[in-house]
Amino acid sequence: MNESTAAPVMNFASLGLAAEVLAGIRDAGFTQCTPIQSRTLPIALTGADVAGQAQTGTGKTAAFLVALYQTLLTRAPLPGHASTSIRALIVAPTRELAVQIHHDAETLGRHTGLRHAVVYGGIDYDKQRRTLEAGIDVLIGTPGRLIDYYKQHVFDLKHTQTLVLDEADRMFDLGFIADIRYLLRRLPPPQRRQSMLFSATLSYRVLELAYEHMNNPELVRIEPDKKTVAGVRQIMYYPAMEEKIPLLIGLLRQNEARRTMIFVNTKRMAERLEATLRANDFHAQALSGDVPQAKRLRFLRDFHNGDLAVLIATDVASRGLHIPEVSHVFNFDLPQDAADYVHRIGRTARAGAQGDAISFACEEYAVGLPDIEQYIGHKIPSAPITPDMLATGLTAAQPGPERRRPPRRGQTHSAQRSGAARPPSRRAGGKPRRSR
DNA sequence: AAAAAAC
Repeated sequence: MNESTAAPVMNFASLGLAAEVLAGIRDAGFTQCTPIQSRTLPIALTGADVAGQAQTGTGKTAAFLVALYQTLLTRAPLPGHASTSIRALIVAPTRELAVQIHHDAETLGRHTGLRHAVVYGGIDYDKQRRTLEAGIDVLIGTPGRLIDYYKQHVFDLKHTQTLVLDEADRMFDLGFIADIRYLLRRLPPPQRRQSMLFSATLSYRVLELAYEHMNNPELVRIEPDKKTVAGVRQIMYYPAMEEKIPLLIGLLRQNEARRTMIFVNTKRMAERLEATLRANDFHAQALSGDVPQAKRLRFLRDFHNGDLAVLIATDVASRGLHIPEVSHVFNFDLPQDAADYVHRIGRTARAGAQGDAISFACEEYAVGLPDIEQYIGHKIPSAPITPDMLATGLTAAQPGPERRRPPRRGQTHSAQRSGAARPPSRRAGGKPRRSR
């Protein structure tokens, strides 16, 4: 893999782009390229493969979208192109990110005459299908729903000219890799298409995995030793378990933060924290994979519009989402994965803005802290917790109706496979057990 | 280790 080192600062007008693409760039309000755009566009516009790493909020999405539109406008569809053929495929790891990319694509591609669609699970099955059946050039989606429609021959990938994997390192994670390989195997071979990979955290391990699906890609890394942006003020507290909630609420009250994201490590914790914050008069909603899709989209839209002050989230919201004016990001639970720390705090201080990232390291997850600090290349400054910071007189969350949870997948499978002892329907005695 | 991702 070649690694690009030149660092010219480009202007969009100097890239020789088609008028239709420039018009979209103008609509989006862009004139000067960001570093990642300056370095990847000259490569990508030749049709070459590129893997791009740059800090959160520095314009990676526009980099691949501009390249993609220019390619589609200036290169003819591949021979045999049919009405069901997709010319460009963009895959993202979460539904909300797919929606956001689609939104950006509609702006940047508005004048190209190309047809866009986004497909993702949990909503609008027949509607999305009908959109695809009408004929689409640029298809954005999450793996599951894409494969679902693909298997039903709603579209084909035989003539796809451009592939983009956004948050590429995530897409090569264990949970996604099988689906990604499924899609990649159905595209033209690497030599006959353009492949682009982007993320703020591209490890060489991931690049190695990706390499077999790419054609002599150029690697572009912007300040690879500086994983986090300068505009984020990072701070670490070391609360005891029972201090976490009083500390969080104390800080929320004193911050008068208008737009705050609070990350937790589990769906259950998202739910519990939502109940606790609401019981204490915060306008908060929890976003996780357990939340119905329509609500997920509504919470995010409300948060975006400023109608929701506090968004509690699992890592479903840690990557790619661009919400202007997020003032504070809390890691109520320290993430287990160092890259996730970078992505989470990257929800604030985007596009040159400032923001605060406040993390709690307590016994449960503090073991991951050395990894995180090594990964970002510096210690995270810590501050002592003084009694006045802890909120008092808090209301306990209403327990509410016991919510029925589907059994965890792993347990189900192993139970089935081993023909396990537990009777299928009713547990032997007593009330339903709530784990932990 | 959890989370995400199809019906």
